[in-house]
Amino acid sequence: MKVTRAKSIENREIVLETAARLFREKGFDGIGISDLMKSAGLTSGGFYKNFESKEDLIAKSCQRLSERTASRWKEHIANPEVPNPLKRIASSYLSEKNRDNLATTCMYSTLAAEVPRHGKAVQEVFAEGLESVLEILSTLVPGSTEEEKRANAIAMFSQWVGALILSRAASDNMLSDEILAVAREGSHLEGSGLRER
Amino acid sequence: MKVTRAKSIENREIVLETAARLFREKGFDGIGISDLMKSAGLTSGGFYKNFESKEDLIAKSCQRLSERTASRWKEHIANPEVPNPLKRIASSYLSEKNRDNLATTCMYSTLAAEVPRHGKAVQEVFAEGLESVLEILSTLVPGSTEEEKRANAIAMFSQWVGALILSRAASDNMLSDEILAVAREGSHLEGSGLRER
DNA sequence: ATTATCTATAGATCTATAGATAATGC
DNA sequence: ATTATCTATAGATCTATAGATAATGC
Repeated sequence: MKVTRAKSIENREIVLETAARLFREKGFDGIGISDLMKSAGLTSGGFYKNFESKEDLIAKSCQRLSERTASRWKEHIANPEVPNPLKRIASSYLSEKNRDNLATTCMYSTLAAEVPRHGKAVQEVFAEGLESVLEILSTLVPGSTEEEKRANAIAMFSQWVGALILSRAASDNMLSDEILAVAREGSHLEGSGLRER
Repeated sequence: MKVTRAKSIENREIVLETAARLFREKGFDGIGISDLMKSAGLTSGGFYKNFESKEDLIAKSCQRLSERTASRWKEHIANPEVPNPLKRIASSYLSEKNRDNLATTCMYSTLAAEVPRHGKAVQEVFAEGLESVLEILSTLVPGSTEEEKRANAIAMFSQWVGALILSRAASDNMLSDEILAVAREGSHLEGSGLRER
């Protein structure tokens, strides 16, 4: 029953990855520890040797997601083969694929609305993650001053998150595609919906 | 134990109102039938004589919320004492009060992200409600053609919903106020963030 | 007599813990 | 000997139902 130290670390990783997927797919309340551990190929009893509580798992798996998004966006920016990183990020964010695959989507679009009902640790993960998202977007967005860029980043990301959520709430409908299309066009830099004073 | 027909109808109303508040405050999974009925001043046993299931209550209470928002906005538009209905709607939507009082806020900002995980009846309530919100906003928003107005309504409401959700996820923070302020400014018609082709 | 609401409870969850098991790693 | 994971279970939920109770309304 006991496994090697390496395997044990790997198991912990698998639990974190599984949680990150299932929470986004089913919501924090939509999946229990027992089913989650089963999905990870383990049994529920071992869970509390690795995590303090379900709340602790929520905080740690979302921390993972937050870091991964930031580093993926930074890679696009650093990659010389990506000519327009903002366009690249916007079109993948506002794609039908990102709307339809809850398990792999942005955590703000599936889970942020539940955050006010959770503990401080979870709230901090979302608050800090949001700050770093906005810092990255600020460097990509148009604007003649720093303040203008920051405001544009906030306006744009708000619209993205709202558009994804509403497009899912409108699903089965032409409206759903329409919302994504509008948000995509709004993010096309020139002549865009972004504010200029 | 039996009450008058009038009182019985009133009780049903109270349950719907209580549900509308508690679902927004705690999420669909965050409140059980038993506690909900207790909040309404009743006991849980009678619930299923009035509603088919919890899912049925979700659909019906959200239907209520949806109709109420539409009629309140329409009143502002019809009221000659409100000189700028869009500004009035935007500033109350993006107020700190609306951010902080979950129990009375817009259902799209607290509950829409959970909709894809629910049944068809609930999905339809949100889809139809969203359509009517957009129809109202389309009449208020700038734009030289119908298509442009509709696109602007979609862009604006997406930003509003996203801004509220993110401002709550960023709570305790200066960032939270900043997000609301940006969205408010973005909605001030002239020189606004709204798209013009 | 009818029926709106009550009490009580079945059966299925859920989070968390206790202690057994068996393989690792000293 | 240590310990990662397992089985089993406590105790608290949750949705939904059954049948009792007592006031309405014919």
